Amino acid sequence: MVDYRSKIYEAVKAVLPSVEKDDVTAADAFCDYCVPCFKLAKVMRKSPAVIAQEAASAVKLDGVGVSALNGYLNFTVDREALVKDTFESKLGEYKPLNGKTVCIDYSSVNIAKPFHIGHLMTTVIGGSLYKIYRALGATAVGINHLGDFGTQFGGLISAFRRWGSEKELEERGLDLLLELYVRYNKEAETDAALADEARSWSNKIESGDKYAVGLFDKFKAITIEQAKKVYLRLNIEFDSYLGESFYVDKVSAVEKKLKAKDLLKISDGAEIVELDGDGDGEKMPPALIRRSDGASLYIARDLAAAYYRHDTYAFDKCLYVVASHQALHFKQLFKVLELMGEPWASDMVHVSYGMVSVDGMGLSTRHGNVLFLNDVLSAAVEKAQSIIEERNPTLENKAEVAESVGVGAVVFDALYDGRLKDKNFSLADALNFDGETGPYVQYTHARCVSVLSKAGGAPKKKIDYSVLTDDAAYETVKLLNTFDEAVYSAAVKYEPSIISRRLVKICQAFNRFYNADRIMCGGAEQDARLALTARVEAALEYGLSLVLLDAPERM
RNA sequence: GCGCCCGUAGCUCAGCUGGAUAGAGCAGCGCCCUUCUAAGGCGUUGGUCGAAGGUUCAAAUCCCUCCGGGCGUGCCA
Repeated sequence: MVDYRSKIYEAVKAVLPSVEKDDVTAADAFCDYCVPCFKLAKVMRKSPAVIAQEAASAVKLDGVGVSALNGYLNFTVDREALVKDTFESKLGEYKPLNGKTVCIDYSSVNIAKPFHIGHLMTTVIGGSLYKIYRALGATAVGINHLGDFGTQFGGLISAFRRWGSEKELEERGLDLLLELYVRYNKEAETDAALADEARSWSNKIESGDKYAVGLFDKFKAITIEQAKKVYLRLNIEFDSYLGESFYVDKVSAVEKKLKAKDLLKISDGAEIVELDGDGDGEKMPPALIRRSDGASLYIARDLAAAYYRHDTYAFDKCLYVVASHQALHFKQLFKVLELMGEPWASDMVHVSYGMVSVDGMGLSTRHGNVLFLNDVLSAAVEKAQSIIEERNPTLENKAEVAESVGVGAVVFDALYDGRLKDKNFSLADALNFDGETGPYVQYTHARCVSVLSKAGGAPKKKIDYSVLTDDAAYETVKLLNTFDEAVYSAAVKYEPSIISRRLVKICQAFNRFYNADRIMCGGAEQDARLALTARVEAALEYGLSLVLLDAPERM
């Protein structure tokens, strides 16, 4: 791949020595790259227009046109050269992260709670980053940090003993657990004895009581089994399912280290680490390690988990894909590690995302205010099914395609916007199949496959690059040319939407090309256009996989 | 009170390491299938970039102050 920016920079520097590389900017309105000459005006004591004009005739560049306009030095890359460059490089062979290891903590299923729309973001952002990092050559470690520790589970056992049975658990599984959970919280409001009972069961789980642990493990197995079904539908993978409970007995080792560094303080009977006094100006509330009753707290277990991951995987980066409301928690977590003198503290990243609501209401399993993911997916698949029935009734694998398209619509919708903005989940938007959507990209991919199969595949021989220099084809080529950069940028910014948006742009350009230029027109033109179609098809399939979508061949 | 995030077209959002007329999609209106998948393409309507200052040759983009919304702020996770 030719690095036009460096090439242009070198050439301009020879003529205008004070130009810096950052001054060479990409600009698509008037040209491919430009250098604004306004900064130079003061130093050179000439008007920007004159500088640009003189430089335009002095700069020598192969395959790049130079011109001056309104004080800008404009560069236009030779189209045929860029087409050639694009077709001579291979897609997905860019591996800048070879040898790196990245731990990614996402989804974090809570025991006894079915998947609702609030879990979608962490699951899908993390799952996509996992694919992206792997595609760039890194070793990704997908971690599902199970929410399997807390007094709430004592309540669940208590509720199960009062209102449930083994038989019912066998039959209804997670549905029963959710029902019990909601009922427990409701009745605990008026029945104080329930809370005491719950606490005692919670203690029994911790002390290793055989019955309590056995029951809880069953709940856990049911939850994970259910979650794995969802992950399968969403193309999500994990390498580890170690949850919070795994780290409970590893907290004391962390306390030892804290004590050795003289960081552990007792305050009102609780163990804390103070975070406001190290003089670097950043004031934070203290990190609570252990409650006054001796129970470990969230951050203590996260510290233990951080050490475990570092020791086990020797990561170069450790990402936590968790909603923005936990920003302070992670700031504290990373700060404690820094105070403990761990150089890898700076490799920890909170990949935060905005809060999700439905119809302006926050989501709460406890209050039964939920929109289950399975229901949303079913609605989407059903809609895909009916569209297929209407437009392509002879399709052989209808059910399979409807699944890919329906689920794809929901996932793509979740991954299309910048992650920091709060999201008011809209069923209508998630089920939209027109415009900037997953089905649109999948449809364009299927269209490519269809054209290629009619032609018996893309030509093996060398193509005439000049065929692809008209506006419609060239725009498509340009987007393909920088696709690897977009993937890398998505990894660096932890932002899958960079890829989903790029896919839509490629589709828009290709569909314009498809309508403007006839592909099956015979001769050298047909060969070149088929080659472009094959490139688009491959890029879309690759890109779709990075944002967790299938690429059906027909739909 | 303090801290973090967000505020761009009726709706959902790109653009934010400053650059040349602020871009898409949805919704609305009007076109294009006897030629490769119309889940598509083309055209059109729609904007004091929350407000006021400041820095700069140049601000949606950087800085300050306000306003509006979300989240958090010691014994939940």
